[in-house]
Amino acid sequence: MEETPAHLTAKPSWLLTQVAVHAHRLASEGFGEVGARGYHYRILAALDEFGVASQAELGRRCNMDRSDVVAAINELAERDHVERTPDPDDRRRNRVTLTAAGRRQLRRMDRALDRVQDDLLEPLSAEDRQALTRLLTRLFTHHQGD
Amino acid sequence: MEETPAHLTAKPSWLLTQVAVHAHRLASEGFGEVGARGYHYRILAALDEFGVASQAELGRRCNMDRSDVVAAINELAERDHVERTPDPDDRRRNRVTLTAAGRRQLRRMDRALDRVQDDLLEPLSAEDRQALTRLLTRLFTHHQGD
DNA sequence: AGAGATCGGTTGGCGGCGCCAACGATGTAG
DNA sequence: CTACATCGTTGGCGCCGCCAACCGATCTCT
Repeated sequence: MEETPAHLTAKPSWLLTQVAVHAHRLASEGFGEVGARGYHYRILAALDEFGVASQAELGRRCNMDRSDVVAAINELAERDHVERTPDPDDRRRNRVTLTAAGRRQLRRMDRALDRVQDDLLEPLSAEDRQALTRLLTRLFTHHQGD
Repeated sequence: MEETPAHLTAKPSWLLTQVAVHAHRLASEGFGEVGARGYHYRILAALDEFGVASQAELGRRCNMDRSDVVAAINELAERDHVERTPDPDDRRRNRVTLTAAGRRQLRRMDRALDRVQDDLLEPLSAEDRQALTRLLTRLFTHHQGD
């Protein structure tokens, strides 16, 4: 394997994005096995955790654009993982509900994702994994809301 | 700002990809200011560091698909940042050369990228930055060549 | 020397993700 | 009542990663 330029490997942003690419590849494989993708997981997780929500709210929680929420919910509704009904209290909104099948799918995706963590972090000790998570969390929360 | 599901924030792969998204956004802004994108930087950096190379070699070094190398080099050649000439020793290959203008462009992108690191890692102390880089490097090298 | 595998460049296409502009319907504040 | 904001939806764009196919050149094996 040819060497990677030090110009690149010296930049944290490069390391970050490259490792993220790998994480994304692993996650996509796991999700693909159950016929889903990342956007579906985010929405199912948000619904499971906070209950019924409007699409706009889901977008804000999951860091997704409104238009992408529409597409994802179309796909989830097609598979009966989610139900979309008009909100009687505010006729602009849709009420999005998690179904039993959706909850089962979420469980499946969660298990797949747990395997991904193990694969991804394999070379790190438990303390190192914790340290990494701590550092990333600091960066994540700091840059929330840009 | 609505809360993000703990399902997500608990997974290192999620934190990683989200922070990477932010890093990517910052880098894109910086690159955009000089009319370039990530693929251009990778190739210029590889040429600067290892000298003349074939497109296939650049692809291997920079973790890029051969077809994407073609497109990036088309764009770089258009801007005279790179020169593409047939290799007399192996008529399948192209010899890709960094021009003076290309080297200047690389300098500009390097400066932009340095500012990105500062912005991205702002909440971390010098030791924390070092620790993060060390951990990411371990993950990066471990997953090299999948 | 010749047949077959491999390599390099090119074209064309696809999917995931992030994002933006615009529209119409609805809601809210003045 | 008017102005403004919000919500869902449609349609489009860019970046990045990747794949299949093709053709010419090169290498390998016999």
